[in-house]
Amino acid sequence: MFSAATWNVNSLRRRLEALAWFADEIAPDVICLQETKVIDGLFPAAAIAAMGYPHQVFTGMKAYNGVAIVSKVPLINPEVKSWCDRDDARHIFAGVETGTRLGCLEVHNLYVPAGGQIADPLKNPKFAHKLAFITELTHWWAARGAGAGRIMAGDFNIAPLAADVWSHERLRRTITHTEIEIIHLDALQRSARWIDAVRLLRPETEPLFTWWSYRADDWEAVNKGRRLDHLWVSEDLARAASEAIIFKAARDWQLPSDHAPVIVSFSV
DNA sequence: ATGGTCGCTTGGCGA
Repeated sequence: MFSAATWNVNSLRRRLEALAWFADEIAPDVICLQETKVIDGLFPAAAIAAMGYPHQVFTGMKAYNGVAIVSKVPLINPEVKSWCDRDDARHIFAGVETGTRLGCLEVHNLYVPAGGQIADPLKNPKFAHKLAFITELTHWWAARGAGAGRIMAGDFNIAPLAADVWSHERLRRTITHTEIEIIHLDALQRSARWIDAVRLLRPETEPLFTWWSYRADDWEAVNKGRRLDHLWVSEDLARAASEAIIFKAARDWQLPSDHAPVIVSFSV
């Protein structure tokens, strides 16, 4: 088995203990982390190496955003991408030497802008930025074309399917579930023939959430969640994908992130 | 329509 995970930790330093628990309980081979909220000079490299993840690539900034890939197996040729002319630490990718028949994978880790509150790009620059970010990324992937051995994971901040939100009717005008966002995400998915590994392995009608607001009194009982975190794969990896887990238990740990990790396993 | 809670940083923004 080879496994890959994505987790928006909402501050890596605040979530170090939780990451250690995750490393103990699930131990994915490679983990994509978003919202690390730490500058590179303060990245907790030694602590994460001690969890079994000595291979690390990251790009961070003060207080906001930040993405990292940490791995049990070697990472090569890391690159940081900037979209919409902003160096805001939302996209990093690297080669992952799996040491299996899967070979060296290209793993992309994304933190798509959340987009603010008002679902109108003319009135809300944050929403315009979100759509432009996805459009630029789509053009880049279309130019690169479809390929093998690829993973694109992260907090995409869009829940595309009706079963990706607690109420399709109540949220269809709410950012993360608007039609225009879903159209943008669909275009991104088509740009390089990405396959949503989680929905490949689960029925499209099964409610699946990866995020629950901090503001709910009892997040699990109320269960007003959304599936914002995704792990997409190229067709060859889709054929090898064997299991998808949303690790809800992490949402109940002490000092939880508001996002749960998503893990996909591949037969090797 | 509003507020509810976090994290970073110490006032207020972003989510």
